[in-house]
Amino acid sequence: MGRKRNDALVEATSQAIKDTARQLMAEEGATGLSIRGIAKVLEITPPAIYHYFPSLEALITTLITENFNALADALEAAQAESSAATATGQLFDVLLAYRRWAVEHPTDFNLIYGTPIPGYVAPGEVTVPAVVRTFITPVALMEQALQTGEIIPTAVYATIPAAVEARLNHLIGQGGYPISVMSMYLTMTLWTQIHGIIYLELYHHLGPNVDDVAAFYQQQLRASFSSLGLKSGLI
Amino acid sequence: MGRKRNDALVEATSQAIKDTARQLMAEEGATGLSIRGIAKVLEITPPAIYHYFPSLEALITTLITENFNALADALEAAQAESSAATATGQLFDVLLAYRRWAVEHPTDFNLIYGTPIPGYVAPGEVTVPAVVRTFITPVALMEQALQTGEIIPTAVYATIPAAVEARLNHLIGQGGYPISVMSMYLTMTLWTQIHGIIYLELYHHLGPNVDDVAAFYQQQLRASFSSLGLKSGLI
DNA sequence: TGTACATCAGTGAACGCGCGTTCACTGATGTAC
DNA sequence: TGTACATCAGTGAACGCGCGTTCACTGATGTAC
Repeated sequence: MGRKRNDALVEATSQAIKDTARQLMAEEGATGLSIRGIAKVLEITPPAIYHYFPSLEALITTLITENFNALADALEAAQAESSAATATGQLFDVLLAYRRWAVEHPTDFNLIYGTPIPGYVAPGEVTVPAVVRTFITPVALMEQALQTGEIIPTAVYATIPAAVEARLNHLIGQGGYPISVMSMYLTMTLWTQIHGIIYLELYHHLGPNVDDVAAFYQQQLRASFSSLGLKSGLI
Repeated sequence: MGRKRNDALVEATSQAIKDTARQLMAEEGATGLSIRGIAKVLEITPPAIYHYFPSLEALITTLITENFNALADALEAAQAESSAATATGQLFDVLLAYRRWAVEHPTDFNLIYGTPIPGYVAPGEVTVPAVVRTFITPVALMEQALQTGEIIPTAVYATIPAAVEARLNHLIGQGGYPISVMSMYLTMTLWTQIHGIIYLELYHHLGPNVDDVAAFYQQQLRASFSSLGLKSGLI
């Protein structure tokens, strides 16, 4: 008895709300996002949005989760499409894709890695699994590179600071993946180094100094690999 | 005729406004800053603030300039106080101070290097000279390290991407300092690498993974120096 | 020492604006009989 | 095929809030004579 929910329509409107939210964040920054702003663009009254999301916070959480997953998808796709024969070659392509995704989706990257939105706290149980996904691809490739001997850790990286090693071991235990501490540690190293360039580029501090950021990034990445202990001539 | 301006009082109130602004930004994020918020804390009416700053934008610009200068001061102090005998040793201490300043003044760092505030555009003629100051100390030390042969660029860094080199040469020409492209390039490399760690730490993405960020930072810094071409045993 | 008065720091009210969220509601829709 | 009606998507008004900025103003201050 009575009307059924039109799931397709609900899905479509829900998507329209998220799309508009992303568009507004691109124009005005993460803080520029508002229920009323979205409503105005969609030519709908603000309360209507509460049929799709219980609050502004819930909408933001959804966007964050989707962004982490989109980044993880991009990394997986990069590995799948990589023409490299070696694990390090594939890892190189994956990390190029990491920056590319950030540059092509600056607002989305900013939402997940940028200045926290005041008053908003991400619920860990929802977002953490999505974050983990973005790590799996590079860590697995690093593990492979260590096993095949493509990378043999240099002296500077051979010993991991005690507190750091303990923490990484704890994380590995939680994840349940058969990953060595060393591959976790080396991936974390690459991860921090690429974020330096990506953050500075996105916030307009690097481009003016370096002009061709893509070229700079590639060279820095090569240097990072080599400094970790990559056998020469592999990339 | 008439009353004279009480400069000391104006200066004191002006300082109180800036202090309160920083405090509010620390509590609510850069977007949480407001004229009315400051007025409330100082138990003053909002219009009173317009006696000291012509607009909210002007206040922000002042804070940004002061932050860059504070960072530059911290770096100069670190060099002055460094007990290291070599240029690379001093540079190491300066870069430790860089992170320390960021960690001790997260809000101030965020204001100058974080997500741009929507709608606010920094006037270059005021802020650029302050930014340049933060570069001078490390670049000069790198130049020295190259001249003394403490650092001899490794193969990966020996050739600078064409577009990057052109841009750096342009910057050197503008600055008027007798600096080689290579020292500019290597400093830029260190600069991006330390920012990766600093950004991630400040936005709470690194601590949970690495626990002892200070130790991680030190080791990464050593590795970076070594990868640039530091003669062994110098740090 | 006394007094007029220009100037200063700051007030109080108002402007028009946007915000998240609540509430009682309406009209279209599509199902069940 | 026709009709009653439960449910759905969405409306319109209102709540209390905070914002930057403007304006005409006041009362204290300290200088000049």
